Amino acid sequence: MTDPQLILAERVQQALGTAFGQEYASEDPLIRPSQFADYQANVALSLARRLRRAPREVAQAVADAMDHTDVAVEISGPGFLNMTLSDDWIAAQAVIQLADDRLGVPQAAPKSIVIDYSAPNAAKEMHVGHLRTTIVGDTLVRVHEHVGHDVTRQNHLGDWGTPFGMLIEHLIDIGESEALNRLASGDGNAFYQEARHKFDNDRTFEERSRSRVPLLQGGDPATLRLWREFIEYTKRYFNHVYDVLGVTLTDDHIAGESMYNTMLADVCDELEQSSVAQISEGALCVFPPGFTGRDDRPLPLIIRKSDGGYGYATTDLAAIRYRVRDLKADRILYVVGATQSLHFQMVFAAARMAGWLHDDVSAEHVQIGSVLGADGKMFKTRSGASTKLTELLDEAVSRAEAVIAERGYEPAARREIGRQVGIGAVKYADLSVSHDSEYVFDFDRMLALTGNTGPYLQYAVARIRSIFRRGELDPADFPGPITLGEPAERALALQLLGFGSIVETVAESSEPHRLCNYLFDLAQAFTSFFETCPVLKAEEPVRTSRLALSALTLRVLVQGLDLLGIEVPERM
RNA sequence: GCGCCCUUAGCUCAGCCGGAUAGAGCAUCGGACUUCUAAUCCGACGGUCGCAGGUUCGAAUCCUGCAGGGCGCGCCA
Repeated sequence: MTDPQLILAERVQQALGTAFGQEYASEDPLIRPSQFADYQANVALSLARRLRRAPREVAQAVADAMDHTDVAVEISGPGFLNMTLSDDWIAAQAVIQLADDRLGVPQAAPKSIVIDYSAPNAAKEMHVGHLRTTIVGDTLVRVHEHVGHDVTRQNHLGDWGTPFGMLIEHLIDIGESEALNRLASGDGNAFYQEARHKFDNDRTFEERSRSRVPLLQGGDPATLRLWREFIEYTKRYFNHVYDVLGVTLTDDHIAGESMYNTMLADVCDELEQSSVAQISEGALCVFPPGFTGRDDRPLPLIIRKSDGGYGYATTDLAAIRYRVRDLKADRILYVVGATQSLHFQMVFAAARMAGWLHDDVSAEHVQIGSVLGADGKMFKTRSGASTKLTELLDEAVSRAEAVIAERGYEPAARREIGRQVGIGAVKYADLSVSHDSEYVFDFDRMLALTGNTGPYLQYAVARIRSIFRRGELDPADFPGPITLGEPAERALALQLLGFGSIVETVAESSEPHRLCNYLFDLAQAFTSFFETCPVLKAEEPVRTSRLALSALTLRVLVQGLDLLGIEVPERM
């Protein structure tokens, strides 16, 4: 672990113990980045009262007791401890990081982590909102796997329930092969709307649709065959989108609502027998304490409707039980829209009541903010006419291609770069804002190739690679030593050292945007270095040092972008 | 009515385990390519951190109230 913040924390804690007794050695030293030094410790201010001494006096005592090897400490303001690391120390740590396969990312004690994400609905269009849960979820998967956890992806496909009666009848009406072709080509939304229209306007069709539902749920072979076809072909479309996006989901990760169908009755029985659930107004309900609806009445989680059918609450409870009992989950992440907040709170509460979610398992709703239209209002499926996802991705790619059109690349190379940059831009746009903030859908913003964007990071990588290509050198041949002279070199090296703890933080907090911010800062630090510090033309030993620094930056950026699921072109 | 989320520069957003003059990108303006890719860099401009109290040596950050916006709240998923 190369993170200076941790080393300084240890140093300060040690000094606290020496100066004020061991009971203070575990005090949080409150290390923060500083504008007046590399880092500052604020602990003297918070401790002054308890010690009944002036803050500056406390700071002085800590400074005196501290190991000053490689770190200069000075007291400033009301009692800040400003700490500046020696260039030699930073350089040495960078060399250690460069020699580390993991680039300073700690290996965690492996946990079993289930991540539920993407979950498109087979009965509706896959829109930009699904894009976001898919991209954020996939990044969390990559980060947890990299940190060393055992990750199980669960694509909770919306592949079951009432709408399928209607959809199957429509499929029968227009002919199987015609219908299936349309579904596979991503025309599911129009298909759904046609079915819906008939359902609303054609009495006979409505009746047929309604009577089709029990056939499906009861396992009628002919109905099930059509349903399977329906799912099979929409899966092809989903897989196509995943493939274009470079998302790691495959058919192996599909665990849709239909999978839990056989468990629902048992889930209800268990809850009823343990008195967790009760009959209310004919429906079987769980009333988790602390949830009230209108009129202060207890809010029910309906797990069996009065007509005997099951809703998605039942499915989600079955899924929790399955994930804990069979998948042995220590932690379950639900990368799902923020609008489901209350639902998940209640489902988790019910699962705790049932004892399925016991104290050793955490279930977390990673709330994904709604995608808004240009008018600032939520996108509604019904409003239709929204751009098809594949067309949006195509546009991203062609815009990226247009930018490099005059750089003289071969057509094939240009297409490949355009693909990597265009898709990377879309993914980065989704990842770089906090996952729970609402998202105003904006083509221009999404596809912008300047500023805090994917292309900016990719460009930094391309420029590093260009150095090695021009020099006909292999980055792997430059393990150091590193010496730091210019401020830009020092700033770059210091930034590099923080990689491991950022990755760790993202895993703990489920916040990929922190990694984006870190990488953007790193890319900026490199670009400043690139502008002011010639590498190939530098005299030895500076040349070797700068090549090593470039090699390390290259690896951290590529690794970081890989964790975000973003590919990096050789040239741009 | 209840619950959750949000309100930071003209725009889009970070910062929110309390700490020194609140940051970035875009936009605007001014500079920098005979030198490793200018998709770049350097600088300037720009903010009552929704409002009002409270806790604290110190609040964008924690607590309470209010205003404005969004979402959800018994048989769709």
